[in-house]
Amino acid sequence: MVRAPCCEKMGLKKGPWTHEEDQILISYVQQYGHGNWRALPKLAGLLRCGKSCRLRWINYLRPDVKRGNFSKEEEETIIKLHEILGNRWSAIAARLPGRTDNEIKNIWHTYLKKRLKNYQTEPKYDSTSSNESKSTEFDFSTYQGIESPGYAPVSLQDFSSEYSSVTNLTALANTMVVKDEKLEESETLFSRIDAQFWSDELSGEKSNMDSDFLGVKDDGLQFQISLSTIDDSTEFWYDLLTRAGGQLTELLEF
DNA sequence: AATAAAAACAACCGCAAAGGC
DNA sequence: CGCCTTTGCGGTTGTTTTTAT
Repeated sequence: MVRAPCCEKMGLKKGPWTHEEDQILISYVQQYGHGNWRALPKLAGLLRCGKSCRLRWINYLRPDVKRGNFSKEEEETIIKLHEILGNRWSAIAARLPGRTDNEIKNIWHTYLKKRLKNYQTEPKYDSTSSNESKSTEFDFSTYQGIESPGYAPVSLQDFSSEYSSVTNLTALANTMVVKDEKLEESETLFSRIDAQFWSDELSGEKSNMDSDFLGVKDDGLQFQISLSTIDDSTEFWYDLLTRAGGQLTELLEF
């Protein structure tokens, strides 16, 4: 037996919101807030389910929602964050003030995915060189402090020195290992990076993206990072990961 | 100008996580 | 601890708008 949709079975309205409904929702939330979405429509006098009200508010009516076209910078940021975070739209949206996960998801499916596909058919780095130059090997010589493929120690500062826009990137543990193994699960590296830089599960402090924060990984290692902007750090990791070309499996501190 | 196709956008649905009791 | 409710997320679908023929 197929379960009837929640709204229909209650005789609630579905589909596009009218201006009147918007006004009712806005004035109600402004006056009373939205403590309980399920109860809200009844209290506000809307023939909608709470889920629908929440979505309408989050994606459209919220005062801090930025409407209009995405800037080039925003598009680039989405592409790079998607490379790192995958389809975690809310996580991506959290790094783009005023943009919603739904909006980002839409623009990804309708535009950026195609753009990226075209982009990937061309050499990603050094467009002046031949097509064969896009190696799948990780070029260890690219980074200072890496002596050879394998277990080559390299400091985070060494990584960041190539990126002047990344300010004060300091690892308290000071040393990293780049482990050279075949990439079995592409998510392995990304999840580690994510855990270090993006996850709220860090036991350290991360008040906002402009501030220093101190992270403590589950193995007890501490590290301190100062990010000038989200774009800078994204650029840094995006570049590093892309250059890894599928060969870099782990980034470990020790 | 009409209409079909494609693109863009808004909204819905199911599921899982979180929170309260 | 387990159950129930609520919330949030991501996938998907439906509707509207734009573009091409």
